[in-house]
Amino acid sequence: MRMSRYLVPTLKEDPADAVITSHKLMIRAGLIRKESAGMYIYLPLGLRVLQKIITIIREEMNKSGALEFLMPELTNADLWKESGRWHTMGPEMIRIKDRNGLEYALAPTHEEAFTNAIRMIVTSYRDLPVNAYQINTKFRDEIRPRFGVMRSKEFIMKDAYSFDIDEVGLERSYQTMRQTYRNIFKRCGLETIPVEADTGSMGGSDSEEFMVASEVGEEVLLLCDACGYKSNQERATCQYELSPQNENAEALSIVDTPNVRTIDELVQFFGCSAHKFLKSLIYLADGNPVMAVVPGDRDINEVKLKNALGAVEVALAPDTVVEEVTGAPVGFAGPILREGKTIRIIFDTQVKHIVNGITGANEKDKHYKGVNPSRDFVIKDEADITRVVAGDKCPHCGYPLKEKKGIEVGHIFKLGYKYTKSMNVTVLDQNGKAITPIMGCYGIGVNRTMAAVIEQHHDQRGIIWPMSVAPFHVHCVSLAKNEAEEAMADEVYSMLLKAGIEVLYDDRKASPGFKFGDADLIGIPIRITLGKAFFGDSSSIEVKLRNQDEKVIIAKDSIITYCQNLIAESLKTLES
RNA sequence: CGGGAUGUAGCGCAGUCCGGUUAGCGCGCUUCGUUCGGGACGAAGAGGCCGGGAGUUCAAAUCUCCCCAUCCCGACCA
Repeated sequence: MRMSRYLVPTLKEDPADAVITSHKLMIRAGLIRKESAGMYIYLPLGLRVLQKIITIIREEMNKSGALEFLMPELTNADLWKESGRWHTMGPEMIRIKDRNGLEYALAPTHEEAFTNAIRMIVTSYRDLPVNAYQINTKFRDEIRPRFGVMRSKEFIMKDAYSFDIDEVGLERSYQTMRQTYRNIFKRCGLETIPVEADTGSMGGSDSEEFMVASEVGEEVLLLCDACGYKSNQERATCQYELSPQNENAEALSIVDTPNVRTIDELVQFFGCSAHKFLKSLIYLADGNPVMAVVPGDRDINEVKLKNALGAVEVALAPDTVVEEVTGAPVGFAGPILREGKTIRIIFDTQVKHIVNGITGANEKDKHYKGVNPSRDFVIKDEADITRVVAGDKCPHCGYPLKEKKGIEVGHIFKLGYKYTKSMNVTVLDQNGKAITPIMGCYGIGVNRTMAAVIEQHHDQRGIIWPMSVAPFHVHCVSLAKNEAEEAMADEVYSMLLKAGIEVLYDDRKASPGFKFGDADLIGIPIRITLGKAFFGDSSSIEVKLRNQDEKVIIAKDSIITYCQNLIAESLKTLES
């Protein structure tokens, strides 16, 4: 492609509204432009990268035996009502009506659509297993679109749904995808950390997320250097035992604690350590008030809490609700309820070990001390609901865990029967008996993968594309000063084209520094320069790799094979 | 949803507090000339309903009110 005929609007300055590197570089290198918040235009150069990633995904998915579909974006409300998600998806799902008042959703995900498709087509156990996928747009009305294409309202996802006759089959499909995902990200030049994960609103059991370590990641990972345990914080567990407390149980008593509310203030006031307190928070779980109680030195993990309660959504209750259910202002809640008050209470599994604890008395400016579980209140509901943080002990080996931030680029998990049951999918087994298939679900954020590659591969000057996803393989910079030299450069460009090499040819009338600057910014892996030496004797062509400083001189007759070898070698490295 | 910040030429910004000729600067863009292996120089140009609306005033980019958009932070306190 001749740059003089292409549109690559590079910028010297960072755009004012970009804060993370990949976002800045994508705009500066002329890959994307913002259309409005959370919506981006892919320019020709950016689209090529997106298509390279899509091709890798498609090749690897096909290799795994998955079948490509294309589903409607406009999905009938009836499908969502059948699964029950029309009501549970919330405002994240964009809903619209047609002229007749029929309701639709712009698909935020396609479980229902694929389940329905398979239900229409598949009738026998002989048709299974099937892993059906598509590479298509998703719409999500995000609370806050952020960081360019990293979190946007409209994005491209590869989503796959496997259907098996039983759990053994599902395990096989799941493992195939585990390997396929590793292959895909490796080929994209991405180093990912697979972690244990929560299954989220899709529902399900086994689950693995593919994370790209990055300071700008929105997920927190907990990693064990000793045994290799890796988990999303949402799901992470740890060895946490309150040390045995050899104390005799004291009598329960009430203490005046004027304006002492937070754990820090309580620690000051009582002069004892934080784990003595029974931190009691009031949540609304799907609208119903629930009290969650954890040791004072721990925070609550709302995802674990939500799962333990079997709720769709949990959020801290507003002050008015707290006052209503506890009978006291915020800051004085505790599991020893006042006469006449009832509320569901869920305890962290460590709470029962607290001896002579302290907790709110459900009365303004009063706390209980000498609190002893079982004696002073009954523990009915119990679950691990605390948040694991750096320094906590690995659940497997006890070694201190460390924290890292990560960008989630892919997620695979076992869905189970949630959709096949609610949507009534059956096939006949060998005995002619109807059985319900079991599902798995596998997603990759394509645009986010592109941004993550840049986060992982750049320097001060710009992007450094891995060969596999680079918009072009070779960037040919011509420094021709007259028509004769232009003709010589054109000839090299034609040679490269004829050899089938993807080449971006900078034939613009601009200064060398300007062209080199653009080449570094755009980040195509191989740069060949046609300069003084070449125009002098026509045999020496300078070759420089974007990820190295050294330059080599190659004779014109061997430039094709030289480039072809470089390309083949680096593609091979990424595939192995 | 709450808090904060910002909207002035394609991009990055100054000017706004303290109202007053024709609204500036850098980059980019157009034309000509010279340069040209690390973002060249000169000359001449084009390009603005100062986010929108309503008000105050002789006079508004500038003051007041309302709206809209964009970006950041928080959705963590018992």
